[in-house]
Amino acid sequence: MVIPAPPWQRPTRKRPVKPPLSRDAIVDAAMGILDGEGLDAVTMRRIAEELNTGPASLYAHVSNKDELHELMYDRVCGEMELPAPDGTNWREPAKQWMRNLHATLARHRDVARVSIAAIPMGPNVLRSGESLLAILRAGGVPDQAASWAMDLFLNYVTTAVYEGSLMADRGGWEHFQERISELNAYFRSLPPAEFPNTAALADTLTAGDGDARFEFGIEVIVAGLAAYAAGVVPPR
Amino acid sequence: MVIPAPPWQRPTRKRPVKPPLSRDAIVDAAMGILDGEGLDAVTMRRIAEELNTGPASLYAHVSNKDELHELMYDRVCGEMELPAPDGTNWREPAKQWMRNLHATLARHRDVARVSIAAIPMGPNVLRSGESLLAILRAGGVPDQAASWAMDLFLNYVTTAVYEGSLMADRGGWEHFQERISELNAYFRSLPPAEFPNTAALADTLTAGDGDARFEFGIEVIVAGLAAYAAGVVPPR
DNA sequence: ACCTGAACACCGTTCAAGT
DNA sequence: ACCTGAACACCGTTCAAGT
Repeated sequence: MVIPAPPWQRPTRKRPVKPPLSRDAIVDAAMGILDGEGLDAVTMRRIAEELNTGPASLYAHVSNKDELHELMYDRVCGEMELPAPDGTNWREPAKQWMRNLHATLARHRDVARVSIAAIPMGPNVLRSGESLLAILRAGGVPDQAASWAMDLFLNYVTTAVYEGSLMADRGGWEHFQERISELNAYFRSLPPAEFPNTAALADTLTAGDGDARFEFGIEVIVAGLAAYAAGVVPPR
Repeated sequence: MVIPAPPWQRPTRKRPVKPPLSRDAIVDAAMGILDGEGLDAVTMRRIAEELNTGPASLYAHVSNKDELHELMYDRVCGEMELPAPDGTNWREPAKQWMRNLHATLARHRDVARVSIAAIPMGPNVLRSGESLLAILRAGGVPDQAASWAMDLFLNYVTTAVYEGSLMADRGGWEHFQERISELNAYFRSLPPAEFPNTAALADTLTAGDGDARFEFGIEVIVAGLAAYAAGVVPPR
């Protein structure tokens, strides 16, 4: 006696009106919304709409919205170029690692926020971290310093990209310029008795675009790590 | 002829059942919810409930939720102790500034998130910034470096506190310890061909509590700023 | 196994109406 | 001027029911 397959396993001739749902298809749709409208627009309901279903259908492939955000973040990290370690000079590839991560995240609006609100651990995130550890260790940075430096590097790049994306979102370049000069005027206008330094440094406080500020930060962090690793500052 | 005052200006004998609404009262209620349940619980509706009104009533005193969050952040910054500048040694007060800001923010759950998502500019935030500029300039740090360093310091402290608050929220200390050892095991279990460094550094990657990691970061940043200011790294 | 509609328990904000 | 109720246009997630 032959038991017939249940109806959902029987092949159907009717060609499907919609492509089948899958984790990848969901992340695809989510990435499209992210790049077009930013992370806040990536809601379960919006993704479902994009895929011509109801939001409940997504939960068969993704356990919740946070997990979906982390899947998106990992996909983005897969786009990062990983600098080769250099035994004679770890500073340059270390800085390049930060620049590459920055550029990759910046291409996708405010995804950076995902890694601020959680600690993503997808395969591409791990590969990226492995690459940084290889760069630092090849240069002789001690293991504990290299390990904690990874956190420091990630935090710095991530928040820098995120702040940049906030600026980019709220109006274009001219709007940004305007905000900066308003801020400058505001600093100048502060009572000099209480805020002598803020008022005096109005120009330097508002100087530099995102890139100049980012480069300052990576110089400081890499120089500091070099000093720390060389034992100028005693580890505790 | 005497024009009578409009009814809402006429004194009333009926003692009010509820205290009158005000910006301060709203921020008070919001702070209570923040300290008890975290920033996500601070919603307009929840605050209104606490004050025995409807959410619409709040909008007479506060323009929106983001502004309210910034008012809260500024109030918290008012609790920060500001280290005195020292002309002979800026490193120590600079580090102490970071520790003090860290401690202050950490006392209030995940408020730190407010200053990640926006750039608060309330009076107490400005006073705190002024204090850091005074410390750095007294030590001879050049103006541009001091200005950009303020951003760097703020970013570092803020994200450190926020990550700490995420850890603290998701279960207590034993739960945290457990997560750490799971992470350690996970790093060890990674395929050594692809993840040699991550696997080898499992112990150092998961070593150190929040304080040790925080201290590492401030040492690196301050050492780096010193190197930068001394011209070891050429400014661009 | 996979998908669905409907519901639950929330949001921030607006707006006409009341005092 | 200040406060209110009701509504608008959303959320994430669950759950019983369908195929």
